[in-house]
Amino acid sequence: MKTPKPGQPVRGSKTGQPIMALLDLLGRGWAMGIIWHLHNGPSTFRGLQDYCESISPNTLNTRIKELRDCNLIKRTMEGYALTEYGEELFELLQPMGSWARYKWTESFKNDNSEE
Amino acid sequence: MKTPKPGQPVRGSKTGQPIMALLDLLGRGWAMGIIWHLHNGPSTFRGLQDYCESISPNTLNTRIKELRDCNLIKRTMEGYALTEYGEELFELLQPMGSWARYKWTESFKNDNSEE
DNA sequence: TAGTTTTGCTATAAAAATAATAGCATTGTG
DNA sequence: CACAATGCTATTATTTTTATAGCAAAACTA
Repeated sequence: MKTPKPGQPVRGSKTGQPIMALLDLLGRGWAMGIIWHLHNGPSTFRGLQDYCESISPNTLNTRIKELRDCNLIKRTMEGYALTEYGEELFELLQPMGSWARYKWTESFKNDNSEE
Repeated sequence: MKTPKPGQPVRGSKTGQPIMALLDLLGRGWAMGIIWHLHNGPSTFRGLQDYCESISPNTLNTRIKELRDCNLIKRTMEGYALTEYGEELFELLQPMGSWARYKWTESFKNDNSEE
């Protein structure tokens, strides 16, 4: 799949509106998970693989390439790590953590369709 | 694919950590795009289809089911619309719009690998 | 009230993405 | 030098997603 970048056609926007490029990028399997994990510090390829539990090396590799091409992660001597842009994006993602935990979860209470 | 809910096994977390369930849910094609679009007001099935440009009705339909099961969107007489939880989530997503536009896009300047 | 649209969606088949698994070349270590 | 860890590639099987057609029900319209 083509790496979505602002200004170029992406899913949801033929003109490549930046937000649409970003949503396209982050809307791919594991992309946000990788960013989330890397905030805890650099991680090796295999470290990421373990973290993601069921990701295949192919997918991890393409995801890494995309995120690198989009300036969100980079290689360091300690493994893959967030770039300054990646850190900024994480800051925007972070609030979703407590929202999910404290608010969203509540919405499932007295919800019988547990399956 | 099974709808990811907090407390149940999801991609990235066997115990169903809420944030992981959320990232799993939002990390599926078009999920965030649908939420983003619905913030402009209710939209019909076909309206969403047009907005997403290249989504197939099958995918749109499963995505809608998932988002409804997760209490983020609902059906109204004017079409599909965000729930109060959906609105809350949108508020968290919104800052990504300007970040993408004003900061992320900058990171691509003097980047010759335009392809 | 008999057409015509619009809407929400299903069916089917093809294409694309992802997973599962094995394994290899390189680097570092004892 | 043996040995383990790392960053992948290759291959095949599964799962998702697209693409396209089309239908039944509801909502106009003449």
